[in-house]
Amino acid sequence: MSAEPNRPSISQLAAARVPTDGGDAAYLDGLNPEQREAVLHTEGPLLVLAGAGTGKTRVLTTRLAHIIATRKAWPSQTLTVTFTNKAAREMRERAMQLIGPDGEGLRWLGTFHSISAQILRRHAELVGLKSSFTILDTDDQIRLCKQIIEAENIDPKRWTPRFLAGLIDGWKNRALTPDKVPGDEAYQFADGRGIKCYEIYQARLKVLNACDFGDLLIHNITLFQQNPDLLADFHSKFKYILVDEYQDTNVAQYLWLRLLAQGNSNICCVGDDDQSIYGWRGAEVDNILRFEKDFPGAKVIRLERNYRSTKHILAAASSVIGFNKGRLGKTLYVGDEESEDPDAEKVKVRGLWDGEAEARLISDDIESWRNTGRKYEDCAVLVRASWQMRLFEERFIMLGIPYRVIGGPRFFERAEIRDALAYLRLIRSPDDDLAFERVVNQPKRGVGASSLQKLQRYAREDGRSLFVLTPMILQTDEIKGPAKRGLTQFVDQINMWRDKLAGGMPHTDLAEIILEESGYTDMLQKDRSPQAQTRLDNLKELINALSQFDTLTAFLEHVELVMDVSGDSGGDEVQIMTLHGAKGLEWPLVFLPGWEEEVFPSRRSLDESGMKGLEEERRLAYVGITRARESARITFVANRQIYGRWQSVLPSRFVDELPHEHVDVMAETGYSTQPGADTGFSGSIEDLGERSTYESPGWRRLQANSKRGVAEAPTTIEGSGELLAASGGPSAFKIGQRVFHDKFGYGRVKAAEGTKLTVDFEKTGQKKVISTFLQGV
DNA sequence: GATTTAGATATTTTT
DNA sequence: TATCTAAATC
Repeated sequence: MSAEPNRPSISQLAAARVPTDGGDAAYLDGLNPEQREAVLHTEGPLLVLAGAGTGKTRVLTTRLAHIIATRKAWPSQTLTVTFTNKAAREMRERAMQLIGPDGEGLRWLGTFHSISAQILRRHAELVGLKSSFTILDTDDQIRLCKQIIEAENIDPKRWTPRFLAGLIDGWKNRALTPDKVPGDEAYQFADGRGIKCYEIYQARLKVLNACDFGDLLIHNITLFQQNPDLLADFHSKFKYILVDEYQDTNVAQYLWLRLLAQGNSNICCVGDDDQSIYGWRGAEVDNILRFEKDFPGAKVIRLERNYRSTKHILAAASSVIGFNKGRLGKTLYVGDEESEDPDAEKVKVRGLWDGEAEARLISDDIESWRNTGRKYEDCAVLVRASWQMRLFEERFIMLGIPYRVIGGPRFFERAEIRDALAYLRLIRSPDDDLAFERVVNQPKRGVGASSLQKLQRYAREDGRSLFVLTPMILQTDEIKGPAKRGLTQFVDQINMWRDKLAGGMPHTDLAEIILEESGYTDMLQKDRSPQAQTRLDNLKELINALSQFDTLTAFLEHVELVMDVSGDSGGDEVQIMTLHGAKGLEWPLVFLPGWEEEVFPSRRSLDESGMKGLEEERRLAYVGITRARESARITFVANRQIYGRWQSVLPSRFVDELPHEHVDVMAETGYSTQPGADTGFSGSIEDLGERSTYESPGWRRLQANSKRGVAEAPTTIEGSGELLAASGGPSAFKIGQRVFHDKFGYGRVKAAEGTKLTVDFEKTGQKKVISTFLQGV
């Protein structure tokens, strides 16, 4: 959303000596006078609790712009932190629309991690790092953990590297250095060896001159705590601190902020406890719940006027979130009662037979939306887990509906991109052992696991890096044959490339040469697998991305912290993404499929985090519903294939938590078009309102008697036929039971043996069937 | 050292 | 069902 073109910018107002209050206030339409006053003029801690769609970003940018326009601080004296690079970009753009070129000076506007990295680069030596330190990503972390587990002789099956990495990450999220981890938590890993592994991990990082993401903040905290003078410098530097999405901060981020805010307490946090959906990643909703205690004298304002959605959508979202305990409590209300459409569509809830029927219904809905002159890009399908996207993609491809999947594997996390980056990293910093290990045999140079192990053993004893030691070991006869040749070539090539870079070769040219000379492109060109071409394309894209940076170092810094490549948003396409990915976005029409127990709320969440997990799932439901402006459509199914297994599933408890007056609920089996097959049913929410009423006639039939049958033989049915039941077996059907098949019509079960079910059909002469359902009647 | 095969294992995702 | 990893075989 952009600022209204006719409205003067704050800097223009300031320049014209117009009282800025009048001008600024115009940017804060949804706020009452006291709230405007608070946003613009509060000195000292301020918490803005902003419900979904109440203009949270606008509040933050307006405050920032006002501070600068009124010269309370220079742009470089403000610190503005966000969670994502996207949010940071948006914030900068919006601020610049308000204050013009002054915005260029916003040096300290960025993500927690990018700002910490800036600070750490400047003072790295104080925590024992060189300022050229590399930043490891998740993949590197896991590989490092794997090495540690192997070195410690821990069974990697029982204690996986991923688990250890997760544990360390969790500790870092809570700002726990190895000496601070509570003793009993050590037993979460390998009978008490968790802390030891953590210590080794940290020691290794120091040797590698590297940091992981968590370290960026932890090192900052140590830096501040151990160097009061330095901290004081920052206190005088940052006159105002602004924080976006405060509900997502973890303990480390909270401590970091608190240290920086100690100076003058001019900290303004914006957030919504009801939209905290990253608990599994260390976010502490408690931070926002405790704000007034943490920052004494804090002013708190609540934004509850929503300009985005219809009353039905808001009522649905409020009702569901109302089932959570321990909220700060906000009630969203419609921003503009007068322009509210009295005929606004209620939230639609539809129960369907299975995932395919769900995809069919949603695609039909999208087509009819499109036929009324609306756009594809105004619709979104928001799922709980990415595996749910597949069915929609298949259906959309079949119908030719243009769509875009948002999320999915990230560009810089793809194997080929990481390989290419590893070459570049190794050229820049020879001590980067993880990069060395990654590409020393990629493409194949005959350097296998055993040769690499020898090198690693020497490196560990010597304390120097693999790249430095390899030439020395090659002098000896320790490594022979193809491995020796391969290693020699590898080291020579890396050195040669580094010389070329030092000799002034442009880094884009160098990257192409590396891919060519290393044989990497060759390897992919020979590869006949369907992915090979995409991989080559991705590498071209990488070169393209490289060309946008002046130096290799600048590029690598960008990649390490800003792990996204600005995807062209493309044309008129339906958006498919996870609920997590949808935060901060909105569409006129939003589909929310898969509202089934165990799927959403997700079983894992409930198993692992119990009530806390359930509440977070519920917040996810709240986020999902509030993405919709005009229409929200929720669906659930009776049968779902999960990991290839058919399962019958119950509607999500969240369906029961919707407000009756604002939703319209219908459930059907998908057979209702079949003459005489009155298995479809529809009803009001009351029919589905209580758990026991899933025994409403249609539903129980689906639950108790339905099994998916796959007909394999015979291809022609003459009065009777055999069906192979794919799931549950024929035992789900009783002998003599009347059944219905959507191609063969009605019949009666004659025999059920093994996996075969014999059915007498009333009609004869049916044609070939590939796969279809058999249903009890 | 490379290739094949069997077995286990399964969210959400940003930095 | 699909994907990744480790053992088994070439």
